[in-house]
Amino acid sequence: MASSEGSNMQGNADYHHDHGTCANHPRMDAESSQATGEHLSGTSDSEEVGDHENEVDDKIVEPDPKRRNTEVTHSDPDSSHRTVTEPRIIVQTTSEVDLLDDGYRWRKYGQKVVKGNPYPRSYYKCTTPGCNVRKHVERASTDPKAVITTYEGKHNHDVPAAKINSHTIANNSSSQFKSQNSNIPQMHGFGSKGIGVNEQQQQPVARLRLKEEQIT
DNA sequence: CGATTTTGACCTGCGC
DNA sequence: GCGCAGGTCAAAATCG
Repeated sequence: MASSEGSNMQGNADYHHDHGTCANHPRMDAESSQATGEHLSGTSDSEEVGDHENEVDDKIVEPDPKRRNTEVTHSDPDSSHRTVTEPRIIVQTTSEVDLLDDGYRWRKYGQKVVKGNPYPRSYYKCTTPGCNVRKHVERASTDPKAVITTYEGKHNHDVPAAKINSHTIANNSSSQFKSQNSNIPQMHGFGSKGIGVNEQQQQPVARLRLKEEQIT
């Protein structure tokens, strides 16, 4: 276990250096720090495991805009219609399971192991006809309980509300999506020793501002 | 029987 | 130009 942890740290450090986008993404560093700091107190996890996959905190941040444009493989840079520019929503949750039931139906179409992270990344697609929303689910290398879900695209349909037997997690997530601008998680009392400083940095970042291209 | 998951292979982009 | 890493596809297997 120690060995893997050591590699994690290395991989994590390398990750930052490799990308070198710390300047552009302080939140990245903050998240890592938070995760690292969290593992020192393993008492909180028991609470989460106490019941179900209750996400204690979920924050939506915006990734770097200079990512590779998968859609614009060929011509058409962006002058025409940017319908191809799908909004990307990153939701970080703290959960034991990585299958966060957000109310939609997802079909897994791939899984890969990314560098710097011992946990595999899963790729999901929305199974609703006509809805080509994709979702990437990965876990933080430093914190197995930190699940990072990346949504690509927007659902052009309503929540199927398939199996709503679990809890309000579905409502919680969905509602969060709808009112995406005023649900700053005040996670105080969670870690008021040391790691608190990191969360303060995340405060201004927690404001979810996803640039939704109104694809009408 | 249909839908979903699993898993290896293939493709593409990027860095060296 | 080559190798690496990430992302997607598709066939087989599994489950309800």
